[in-house]
Amino acid sequence: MLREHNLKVTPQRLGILSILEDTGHISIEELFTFIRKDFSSISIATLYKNINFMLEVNILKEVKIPNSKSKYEISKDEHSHMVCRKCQKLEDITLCLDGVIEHASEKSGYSFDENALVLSGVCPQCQLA
Amino acid sequence: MLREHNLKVTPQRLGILSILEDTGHISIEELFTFIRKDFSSISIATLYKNINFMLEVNILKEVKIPNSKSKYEISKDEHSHMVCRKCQKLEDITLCLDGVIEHASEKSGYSFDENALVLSGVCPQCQLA
DNA sequence: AGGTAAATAATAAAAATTATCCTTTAGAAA
DNA sequence: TTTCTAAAGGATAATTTTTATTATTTACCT
Ligand SMILES: [Mn+2]
Ligand SMILES: [Mn+2]
Ligand SMILES: [Zn+2]
Ligand SMILES: [Zn+2]
Repeated sequence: MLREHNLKVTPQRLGILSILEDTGHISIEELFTFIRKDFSSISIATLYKNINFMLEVNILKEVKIPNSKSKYEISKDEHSHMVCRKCQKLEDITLCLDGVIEHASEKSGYSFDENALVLSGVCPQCQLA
Repeated sequence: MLREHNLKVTPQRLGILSILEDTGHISIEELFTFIRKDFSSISIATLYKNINFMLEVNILKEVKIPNSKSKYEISKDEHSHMVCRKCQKLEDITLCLDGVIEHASEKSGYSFDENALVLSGVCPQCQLA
């Protein structure tokens, strides 16, 4: 992935990507905490720079979540997100939005090529309590 | 609105709300620029505090937009947003998401009570150029 | 009109992000 | 392999964004 976008393959970058693979979605500060276990002297600037690079070339995606900090994920097929207001967990869900987007396009005249949907509620586990 | 939530009605707050009424959606920095025309000595801290107060009591809503800063709006009926990547304009659109949300709920077990959808693309005006 | 809790302004502090600059290194070329 | 160099990392400063503190002012209740 890195090579495809002319980014050098450094241990730090591999470490960042590895954590992203494991966690799925993670905030900057969490990521910094994790990465320091493997690279105790990594600079926070290095982390920010790399996140930004990878966002620019679309290796990563930022997920903006209502009432909390952004999380980052490795780009994959288009999908939406669900966030639990009790336990804060963030999960993927694949939905077909074609109909609504088509409708929105007709109604507004916009031509859309991206969408970001975050559904907020309570996850199954937290509903029990 | 303010009184309903036990917030004192101050000229500064009225000014902020008036700008929000006029602009529809606005970022913090834009809002600060505007409000200073009417209240040249207003403190940025006052602005942040008031925005946060009004968010807490749901007088305002924050709209998180991919690749740009959040904008704020006066709460109104549930609706989605469209952002033009050429001219950056942000517009409302009312869509029926009941179907997809119902489907998401069944598929995941979540119970949802809020959604945030932002569609990105090119607005009709910018398509001409 | 007077009293008081809440709001404002000014400012400091904290948190988040970016810039600078020197050192190190990945990867290409010899 | 070794050498070379642009790119990347680390340390740290600087900016930017947001929140906290505190003294002063004010909305609003009595
Ligand atoms: Mn995801
Ligand atoms: Mn809106
Ligand atoms: Zn939960
Ligand atoms: Zn446009």
